[in-house]
Amino acid sequence: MVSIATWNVNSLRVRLPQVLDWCNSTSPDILALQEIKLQDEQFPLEEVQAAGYQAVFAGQKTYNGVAILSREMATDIITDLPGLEDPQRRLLAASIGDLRVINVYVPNGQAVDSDKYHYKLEWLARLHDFIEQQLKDYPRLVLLGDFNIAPDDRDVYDPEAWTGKILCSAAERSALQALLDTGLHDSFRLTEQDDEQFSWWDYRMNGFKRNLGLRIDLVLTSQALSDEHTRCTIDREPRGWERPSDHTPVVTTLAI
DNA sequence: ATGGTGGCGCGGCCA
Repeated sequence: MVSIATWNVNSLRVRLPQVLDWCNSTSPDILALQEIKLQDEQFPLEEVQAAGYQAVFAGQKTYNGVAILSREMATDIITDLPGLEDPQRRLLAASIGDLRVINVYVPNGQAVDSDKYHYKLEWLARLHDFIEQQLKDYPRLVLLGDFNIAPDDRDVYDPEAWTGKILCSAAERSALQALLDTGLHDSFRLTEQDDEQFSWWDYRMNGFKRNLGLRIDLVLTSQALSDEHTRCTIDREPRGWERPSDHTPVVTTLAI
């Protein structure tokens, strides 16, 4: 069995003890992190290695930043989307064993029709083209991370209130569908799931306690990996810890 | 309609 997880940690500096605890108890084979919010020189490599993981990262000061922790060493790393001149560190592609792992922190988009929204849609278009290319070379591909898109009304605590809003707009959902149409599956939906399962809750208004969440952290698997799918679990526990990230980990397990 | 909370870093941006 191979387990592959994603977690937007909202500052790895703050959340490192939680990441190490969680790795210790859950022992994922691969963990994609987003919003590490630190530069490469600041990456806590020794602590991660002491916990039994290798790490690759594309860091940035204050904002963004992505990393992949893995039991096996990652190779063939890409940190930039072809066709997009962008200093923001939001992508990290790497080969681990016979898997191609593509970790993304999709732009939030702020508000529909804002500059950041158009940047988000452009970023997603470039990601689409990149995934299409990567699938040709790497059929055993997993695309995972913080997509900042709730795929469906089922993935939103109050779909009516969120209709057409950022994270739920038609253009964002179409962009996600275009990604899926390259030949990927939302692994969470490959098996029966309980209702009202979310991966992100706003810090404000007691969002977590009231389960006012969205499912925006996704693990998308290519056909070859979907055929080996066993389960996809949202682990709510870290969201309930002291000083949590606003996101909680999502874990997909493959029978390989 | 606004603001509410958190991280970074020390004012204001981003989510």
